[in-house]
Amino acid sequence: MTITHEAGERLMTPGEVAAMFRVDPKTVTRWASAGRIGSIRTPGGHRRFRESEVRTLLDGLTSEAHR
Amino acid sequence: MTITHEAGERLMTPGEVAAMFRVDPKTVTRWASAGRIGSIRTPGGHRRFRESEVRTLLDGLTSEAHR
DNA sequence: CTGTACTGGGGTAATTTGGGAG
DNA sequence: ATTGTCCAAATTACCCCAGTAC
Repeated sequence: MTITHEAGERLMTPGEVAAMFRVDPKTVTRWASAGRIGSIRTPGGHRRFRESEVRTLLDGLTSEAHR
Repeated sequence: MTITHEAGERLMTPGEVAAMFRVDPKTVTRWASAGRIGSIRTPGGHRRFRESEVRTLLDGLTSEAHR
């Protein structure tokens, strides 16, 4: 069957992710730059985030453990 | 792996490519015009994109996991 | 040939990017 | 150390309508 790779993921824009976390889009950009959240870029250089990963991160916030 | 011409290459419409990158179909058209992505024109002038190239693009532009 | 959906081109807002400073 | 804001430039999104795809 088909290898569900990146291609099958729903992607989100920086603004959408920012709205979910209630932070500034710039902050999301920094998370991406720091490698805290995976991101893929359009040929034009804009970032897109995987919806599944965003949700995972949001889940992780609930039972946070402050390493 | 080079710029080979595969006979059984599956082609994608601008709308399909746009959905994968989470962008507007017009944006994909701009990428083609700018030469950022290879495109093939139908006799009617509509663009078609190679699926292999699109996936390679998605894969290659997947930058994350830094630390 | 008819009909629906999608695409191409142009033009104009909105979003995103990157750096710098608070 | 993390975040929010300011700036200029680039990329992208949405509007129109005629033509193509099937």
